[in-house]
Amino acid sequence: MHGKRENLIEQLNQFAGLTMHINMVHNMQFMQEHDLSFTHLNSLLFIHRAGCTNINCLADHLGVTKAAVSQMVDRLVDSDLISREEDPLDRRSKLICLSKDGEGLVQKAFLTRRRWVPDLAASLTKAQEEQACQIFEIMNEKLKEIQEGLDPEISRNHL
Amino acid sequence: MHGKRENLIEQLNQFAGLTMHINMVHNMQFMQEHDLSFTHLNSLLFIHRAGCTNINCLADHLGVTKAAVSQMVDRLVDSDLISREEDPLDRRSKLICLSKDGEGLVQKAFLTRRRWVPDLAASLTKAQEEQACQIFEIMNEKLKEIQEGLDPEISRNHL
DNA sequence: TCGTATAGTTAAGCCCGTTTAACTATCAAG
DNA sequence: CTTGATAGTTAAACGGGCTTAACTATACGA
Repeated sequence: MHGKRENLIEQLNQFAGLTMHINMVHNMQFMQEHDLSFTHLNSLLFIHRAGCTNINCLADHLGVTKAAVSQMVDRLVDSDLISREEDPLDRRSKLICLSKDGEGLVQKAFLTRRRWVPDLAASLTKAQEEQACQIFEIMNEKLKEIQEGLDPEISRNHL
Repeated sequence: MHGKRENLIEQLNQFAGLTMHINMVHNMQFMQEHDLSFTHLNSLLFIHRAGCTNINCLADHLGVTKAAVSQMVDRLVDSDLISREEDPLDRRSKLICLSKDGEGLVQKAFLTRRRWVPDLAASLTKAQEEQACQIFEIMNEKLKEIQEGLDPEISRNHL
């Protein structure tokens, strides 16, 4: 046989595909419920990851002009989801952060996963449960590494 | 200790969160490269899952009016990503299918996962590899179940 | 066969998100 | 202090994507 490796890759790929689909459907619902566009949700999640960002970073991340972001930020500030204030370290720059409401919304978005993850965990036997813990611990570390290289705007900003 | 179960749920949740984020970033890139909106990508993926659909189903799935879909379909047909033809079984209805190009595009979208999934698999030992195969096999079955209930438009259409 | 329900299209109009271009304010280097 | 780069804003204009409303064409039940 040509190794378990290929089989594992297949399984993992399928797993990723399925979870991604479920997530997409949930996100769609979430966006409609809260009257958010994909760009809005994307921005809120980005700001959440960054902790705090500025117009330039966000523009890079979204792949649009600063002008576009400036205007979008207007709207998100109007809806009380984010705050925009002068950066004391560089008064040209604005600090964009999640407001209390915005943070709450992001947390609520994360909560949608809690609807199906426990079901998944429940499908394993006690013995597998233990193995799975170890395995996911390792893979999560790896995923974090992969993720590091994925938000260059954030790391660049924190130099 | 209060059981491995909670720990597993935590790990799984983190895993889902990380993969989702990676996927989102890749999808964003993909959409920009191919000049697709979120709705477009969403529609193509939906049609792919359904095999073939019609205006009504797609409208239900996207949560917009039939008129909107009819117009979006115009554009996707113009770009040669999908085909629209009369349903021989009900001549009021149109069959919306992926074209060769559209199918290729969807496959290309799936391929983005192939960039990081092998890395993930490589982070496990031989022993864990085997365990992981079993575990993912089980969880994938469960995920398929969960997914079943997630595209009501598709099942409804195939009654 | 008539009436009604269903599938989809078309047109008018609206708003959102985008771009470009011109602008202000601040910083940093010489 | 001046010069040039950088951060962001504003305004005008455009297109996409959405809605509503009116329409055509087909199906189906009484």
